[in-house]
Amino acid sequence: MSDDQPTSIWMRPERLERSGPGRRPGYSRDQITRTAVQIADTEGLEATTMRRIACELGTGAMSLYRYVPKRDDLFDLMIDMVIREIELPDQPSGDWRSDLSLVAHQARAAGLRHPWLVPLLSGRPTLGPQLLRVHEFALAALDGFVLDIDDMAGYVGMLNDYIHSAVRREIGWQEEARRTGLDPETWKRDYVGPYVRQVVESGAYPLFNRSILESRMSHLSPAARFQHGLERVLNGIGAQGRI
Amino acid sequence: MSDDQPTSIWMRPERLERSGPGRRPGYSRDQITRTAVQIADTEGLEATTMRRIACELGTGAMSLYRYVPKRDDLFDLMIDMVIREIELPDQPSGDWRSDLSLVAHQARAAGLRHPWLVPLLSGRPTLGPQLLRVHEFALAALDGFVLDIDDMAGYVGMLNDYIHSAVRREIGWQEEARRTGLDPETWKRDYVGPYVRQVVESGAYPLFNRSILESRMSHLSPAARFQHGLERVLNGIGAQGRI
DNA sequence: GCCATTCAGGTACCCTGTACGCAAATGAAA
DNA sequence: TTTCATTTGCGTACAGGGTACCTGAATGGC
Repeated sequence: MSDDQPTSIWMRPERLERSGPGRRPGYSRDQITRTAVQIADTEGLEATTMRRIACELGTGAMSLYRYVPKRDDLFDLMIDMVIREIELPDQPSGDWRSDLSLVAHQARAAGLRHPWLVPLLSGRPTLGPQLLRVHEFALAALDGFVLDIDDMAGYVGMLNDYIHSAVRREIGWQEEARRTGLDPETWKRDYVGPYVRQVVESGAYPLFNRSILESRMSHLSPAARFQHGLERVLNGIGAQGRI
Repeated sequence: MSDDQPTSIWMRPERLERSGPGRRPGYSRDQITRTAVQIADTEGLEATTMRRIACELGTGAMSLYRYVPKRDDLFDLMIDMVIREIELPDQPSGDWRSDLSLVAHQARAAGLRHPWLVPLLSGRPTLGPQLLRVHEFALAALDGFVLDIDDMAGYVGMLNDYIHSAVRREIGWQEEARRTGLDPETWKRDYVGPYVRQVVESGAYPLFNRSILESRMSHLSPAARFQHGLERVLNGIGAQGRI
């Protein structure tokens, strides 16, 4: 019996409540995933190696492969685990605008708590149960207001795109700073600062310059900026269609 | 003299037209980048290793480090090189809608020609000269129609987000299929197919089901789908603001 | 008690990026 | 022409990575 069929992790559930012969498992998929999330939160995704996770659990690297087929599958499990943190009511309220706002703010919070989430999520086409739950809620928020299912999916996609790129912008600098080992302030000044200054001073890109120099947005708090952009997206949804 | 100052690749130009003593360089940053792009196009980004590139050039891996400080910097150079393929007039036409459409279609074409581009681009906050050029053109397309610079940047960001996620959706399946070594059709049927079917048959996500089963969009060609979504974004820009 | 089954964990292989060092090449100076 | 500082080419080596495979221990059914 070939057990290494190449199929999604969601089709290969951990076999539980087995009562046949054999040694009892000492760990669990959930426990391994939780440990991986913890390491990724504190030390970054690139520190989340099989050896590191196993070491944290006090075991050997190869033991993990009894629970997870591949490392990439573990990433899918990690994504699913933290998306579980997005708290949504069972049914949308009927006010699509506040429902989608709730999704956006919850998703942003999760993305900021786990800086590896969005980069990982937008890099792989995963479809775990928790992502399906959030997706379904967002679709349901528009149900009744937007009639065409393709439009609904399109709007939810737009919202999703905004959340991802906004969170990435918020995280981007600090993450890159952590990767290069500098603190954010030093990184901003010594690493990218000189280049941006050179570009600005060259005067070759006047509108880019204005977006840097005259921006009022950039003086707002990150949360206020997010809200601002979110409203732009929601206005875009509300303005067209038959809402 | 410490030459390993941690600064952006764009601040560390290849020193050319040197006429001092020392051996003449046998390669060039441009040549190395071109080779890397070629490998990434045909074999994927994960095959684009320093050793592989050097082998293609008929040299040793360490020789490359005379031209490129780090591997990540080479990625930045690769991004810049293929974004150069995006052909735009010197000045926008005055019709912001067709100008932004041009940017979108050109960017999509580049993304499809180089399937590694978008995943790489949305994973790192890079700001090469070519990206600045395209960004400036998109801003200029809205100049005069949108007065507030923050709004201009916001709209351009929305467009950018759409292009990225649309291209990623187009590429996603075939890329993941290539990564797992299956052809796209097999992958769709054997890898993700069973899971989606299970989800659909469970009936747990009725609107997700509708978006799969009743979608008219999914029967369109990829190009037509892209156009459809693009118009949604442009409508969003046009509907609000004072255009 | 026997035995098929299952897990823990070590070893090993091949791959990666890249720090380091030395030999060869080169143009300027002596 | 000889010398020499300088720069490149490239082999070696190291610290890590994912994971295939194997051995020994544990476990429940017969």
